[in-house]
Amino acid sequence: MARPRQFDEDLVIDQVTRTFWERGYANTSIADLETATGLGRQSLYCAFGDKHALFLRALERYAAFGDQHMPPAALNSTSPLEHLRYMLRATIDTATSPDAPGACLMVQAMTEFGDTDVDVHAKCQANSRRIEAWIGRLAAEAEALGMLAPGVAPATVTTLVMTQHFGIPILARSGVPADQLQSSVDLLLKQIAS
Amino acid sequence: MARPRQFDEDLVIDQVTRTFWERGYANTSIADLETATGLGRQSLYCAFGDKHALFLRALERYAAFGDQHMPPAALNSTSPLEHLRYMLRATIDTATSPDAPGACLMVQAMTEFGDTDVDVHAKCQANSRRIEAWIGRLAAEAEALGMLAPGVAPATVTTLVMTQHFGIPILARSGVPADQLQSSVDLLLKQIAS
DNA sequence: GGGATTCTTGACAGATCGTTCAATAACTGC
DNA sequence: GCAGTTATTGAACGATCTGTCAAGAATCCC
Repeated sequence: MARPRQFDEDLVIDQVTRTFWERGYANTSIADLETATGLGRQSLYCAFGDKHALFLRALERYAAFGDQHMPPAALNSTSPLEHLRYMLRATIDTATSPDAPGACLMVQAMTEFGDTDVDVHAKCQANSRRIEAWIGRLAAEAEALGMLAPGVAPATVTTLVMTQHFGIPILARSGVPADQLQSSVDLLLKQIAS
Repeated sequence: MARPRQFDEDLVIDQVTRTFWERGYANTSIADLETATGLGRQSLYCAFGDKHALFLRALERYAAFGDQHMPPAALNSTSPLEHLRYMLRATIDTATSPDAPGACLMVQAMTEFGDTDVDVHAKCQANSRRIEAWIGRLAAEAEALGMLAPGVAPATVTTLVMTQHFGIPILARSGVPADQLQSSVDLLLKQIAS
């Protein structure tokens, strides 16, 4: 054994994530990460690897943060549609929070990298698929419980809710107030319910 | 008078716009713009100014490109809701086109710059407000014609359609196929109509 | 055709960025 | 307390980027 680290890895990754979230990948320099974390260059490189690896860690951290708003849905508990409302409310809250760093780190990563970077692309795809699966399960439950209006397919509901989830941060960023976003979510859920 | 330009300004701006659209602002170097346009550095600087000014021109060009899918809506012509369907179809087509450079240049600019750059911010805001006004007018017309379901407010419809417009390119980028997006748009319009 | 003006070409300066190297400091296990 | 190992610090290197400078080429007006 030898000299132990003088910092908390998780805390540092939080700060790194927030910095990337604020400024994007290309606009974040190592110097920015130094000031954000209070660490020296070499400490970052030794502990996490290069900038690219650090960004992948940030994506993982961000995905985990989002997952906490998507608790495992259980039949016989809350209504599936209320689960969706809860998640979209969390999306609105995060997006319109006054100290929200930016839009959505995943959206930012997707627009900044596209599919040029295979690692980033895989992480973003995995995130989308996980959200899609979570929403899809709730939509299927809602149908099974007879809570969807006639002619409303669960798969289509899934796509609609996903569009809300990914579109809301953009609208918030362009100045649409939180209550207006909430009203639209409420209307959508009301119109697809039986 | 003196030596005239040996290139078409509009064509060059098109190529510049596409390059920024593909790679984002920070990831596009002047060298990339040189190869994309076939022009030399100095020609670009002399004709358009610096990189920042070039990006603003690209945003203007992109906004004009989007506007052509939002023809002035006239009462007594096509149904307002069909106008909205047409616009969202254009959004889907652009987003899922195999040679689509990326998501949406405006979304990219919003996520990359946030509100740090006042010029870019203003252009993105103006774009959002213009789209919002266009959709809002159609929603109001739809209500005036009694085409909205009871309890469906035009302002809320506007927000919903905007979320679709800005969210669809993200979903397309994350692999959701065009027909699935189209189904969700059709469902949404069906559920808000009377 | 000559002169003035502008476009174009190539090269370069100033700055910044990501990454690495060498040296110092700090801690553990014996 | 000592040796070994690891974190930390500071400086430096190579590459890249934006913006500019000076020289050459091409065109229009008279």
